[in-house]
Amino acid sequence: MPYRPTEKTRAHREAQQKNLLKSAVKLVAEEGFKGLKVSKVAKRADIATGSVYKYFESKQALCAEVFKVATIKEVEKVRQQALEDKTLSCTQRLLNTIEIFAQRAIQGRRLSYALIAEPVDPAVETERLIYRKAYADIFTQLIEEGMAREEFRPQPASISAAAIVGTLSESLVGPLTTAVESNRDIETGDLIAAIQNFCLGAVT
Amino acid sequence: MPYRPTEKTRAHREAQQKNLLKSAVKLVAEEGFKGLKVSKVAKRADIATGSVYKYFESKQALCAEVFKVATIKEVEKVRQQALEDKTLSCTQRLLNTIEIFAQRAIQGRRLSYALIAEPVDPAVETERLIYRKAYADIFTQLIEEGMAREEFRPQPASISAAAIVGTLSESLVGPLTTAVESNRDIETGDLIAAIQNFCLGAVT
DNA sequence: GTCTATACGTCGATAGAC
DNA sequence: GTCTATCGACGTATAGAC
Repeated sequence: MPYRPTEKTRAHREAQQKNLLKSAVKLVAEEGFKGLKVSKVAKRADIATGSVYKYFESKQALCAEVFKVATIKEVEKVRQQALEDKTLSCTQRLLNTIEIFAQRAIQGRRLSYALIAEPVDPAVETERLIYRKAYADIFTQLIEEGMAREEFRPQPASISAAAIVGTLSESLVGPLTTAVESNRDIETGDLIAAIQNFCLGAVT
Repeated sequence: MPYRPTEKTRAHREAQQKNLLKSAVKLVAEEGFKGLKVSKVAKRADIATGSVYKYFESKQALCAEVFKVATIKEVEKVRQQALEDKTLSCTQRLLNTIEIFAQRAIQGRRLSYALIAEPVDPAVETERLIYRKAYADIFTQLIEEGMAREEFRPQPASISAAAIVGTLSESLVGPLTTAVESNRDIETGDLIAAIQNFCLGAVT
């Protein structure tokens, strides 16, 4: 690679980085963060192990980036369900949001377990805090709207929002852990209904 | 000290270890896990830095142990409120449990933040999973009893229990983080009431 | 990107128990 | 006298500052 960035090298660099990230996410989706070995990622992305560090400061940074790109996608799905279609009642949107989140988590168990619960490097843990806040902000808006429409009882929206985020992750940790460990399926329907009822009762 | 463990040396060893742990917990209560330096703990416990490794395999192990002893205490408080006094209604016990948990968390902010939310070594994270399960088991019992008494609506107890654990930790993370960062107080009353209402609505 | 400061964990020496 | 717990300085890795 040349010593002055040109348009071409910049594009190449970005493509390589994206490729690397994609391989890393896939690896985490298969084996969790504990399976994310730099050499393995490099091999999949078809570059030398050492070159990984040309694109990411450290393994920590790579992990954090993997977490970010994977989580942003989930946050966006949740945002859509929660806030986009204003023709639906807030109650309905809350139920839909929970369903989408849980459904996706159960579908992509290993990745979701990695994102939500797997013990990981503090750097990733810090990102978790940030993105749980992002989820909470979405629910805060939904709850405020629900209160304005008098669908939900008066309540401190941000506290309830945080509580819902906690409810979602914690109620899925157990099932996800079991499913990942034993590679078995989850009683999806009952689980989702239980979480929906819990949250609905909590805010109304 | 003798070269074959006797009663006396055993006692000495245990006392040393306890002293070390106590110093470590105090340190974490003041500065969080990020402030837990081996040399500092050693100094407080009045032993040499190197000797710490005679009692704990590694810093990780020390951290994990600190987490355990501090958390077991909290779990026990929660267990008492939730399950001990059978003359109280389950509803009342649920409210009391939430109050105790939140009150103690807000009181000992720094320690609670460290135990609940601070980004830490994966070894400690693993312990978090274990003890959140311990909390969940307590709430599972309480909810089952509440359903039997027809105070709570029919629901999968273990899922609701996990949800309550998630609610408690997540709704306190924000306030604790703010309080720790700015060293300010928390609007205790409103916060606790909000969490209580949320959980009560969720299970009834 | 380099440089410094800091902290983990090890090791040889020492002192003191049996 | 033998053996071991403790000491504390040092090597090495790392993280944070400029």
